[in-house]
Amino acid sequence: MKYQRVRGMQDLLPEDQPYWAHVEKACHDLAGRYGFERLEAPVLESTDLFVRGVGDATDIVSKEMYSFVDKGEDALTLRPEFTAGVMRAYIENGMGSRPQPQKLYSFGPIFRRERPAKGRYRQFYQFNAEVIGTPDALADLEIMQIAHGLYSRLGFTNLVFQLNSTGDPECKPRFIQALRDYFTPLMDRLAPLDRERLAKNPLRVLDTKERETLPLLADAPRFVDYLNAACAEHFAELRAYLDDAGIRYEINHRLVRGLDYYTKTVFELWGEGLGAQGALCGGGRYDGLIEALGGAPTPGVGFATGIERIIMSMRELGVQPAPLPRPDVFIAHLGPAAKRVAVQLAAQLRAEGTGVRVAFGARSLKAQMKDADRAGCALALLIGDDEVRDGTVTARDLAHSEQATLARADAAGWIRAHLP
RNA sequence: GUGCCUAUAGCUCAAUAGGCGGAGCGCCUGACUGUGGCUCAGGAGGUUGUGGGUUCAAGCCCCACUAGGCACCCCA
Repeated sequence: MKYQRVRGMQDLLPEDQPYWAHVEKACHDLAGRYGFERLEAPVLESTDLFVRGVGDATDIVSKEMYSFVDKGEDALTLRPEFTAGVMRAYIENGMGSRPQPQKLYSFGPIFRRERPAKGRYRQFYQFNAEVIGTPDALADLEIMQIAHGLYSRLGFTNLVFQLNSTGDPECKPRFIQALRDYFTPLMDRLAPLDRERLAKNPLRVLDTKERETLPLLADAPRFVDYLNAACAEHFAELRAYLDDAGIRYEINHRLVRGLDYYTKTVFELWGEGLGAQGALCGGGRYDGLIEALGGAPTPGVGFATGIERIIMSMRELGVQPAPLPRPDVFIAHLGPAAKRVAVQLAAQLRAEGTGVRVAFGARSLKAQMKDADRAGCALALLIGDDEVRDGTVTARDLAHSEQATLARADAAGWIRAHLP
């Protein structure tokens, strides 16, 4: 085959669309219900925005970005996540002067140049929601609520968030130091990979999968014990809200997230049928991000969920989306004169709002009826020499195998009466 | 980016020990000259992912590349 999909990209075929339409609609509906407004930033941003916003030590920035230099001038990158671009838009459009907080959501493609696997694509879609401009733990709750609401609406049960707090610039360094102090004497019992992590990014040792390291984690310092008063209070407040809302969560002391900008709240939720890529959604608070990007000090909290992973999980769990609307009426014709009448009748019915499919070519009536059936049309109109001569149409109800010949002007009324 | 596995018709898969590539579904046509679903019959559709190599002979063995899957890394 000469041309094939670019690695890690996928075609969304007609049979996939009911799932997409269903999930997308749920996202828009829910966002609206919570008072989120849509903001769509461009797919392309300056490379530097992500380097600063996401962090140059992160995997996303250090090895997963689609970056290029445009005509030898601008260093550009296909967005590897939503938040940095949304924050840029918030700052650039002066949205800090609008009523705070701003509740914004986005839906669109994200690009990461990773090795593809089940549930992992190089172009994938995310639904993203952010509450910008308030430190209130209620904002954290709403972000988790909208995620929870989305999944339960889509048919997921047994939803349990993994929750942790990663402190702020004041207490986070103290915790990292405590981790170093704990693991350094145990260095020779750590897996080689974790020795590297301890040096480069000690938090990462916490979510290791290395067998040798796992037993050492039991007595490792826990972030919750190192939170300062403000962070501890925020965390307690959020937990109280979650309890009141009946949203289930587990405190996961090993949950640390990959992006540099997280402060205080971090959470994830896991799905079924995703292979090793279990995360259905992830999010957290990022109180220092906007300032780091050149805006006024502004707190924020948000989450993102992967649409492909939702759909994969839905399929795994046997959740069926509603079928997409299809044309109700099929028009079959026999002979050139009849075909011209059919085209006119189709135009007229479509103008009135009826979905109509007209047979192409000049095939046998049998073949045309077969097409009508396979297209899922409930009703068929037949026009042949007799109907052209008499100004009539033969109308057939495919589901009930009943038909009648009527004046062409009565076709619309007959259709209305026979639609399922 | 690393390791392992895989690649045959549009789809799901067969092909004994290297020896003329098949089936089911789907598609087209007919049985039924103006009537769908069910049934029956016939037909189209392949450079066996791509490029090399070994051999009298390669879908099958060897190498590279491409793509997918699984596990890492990490994440949605």
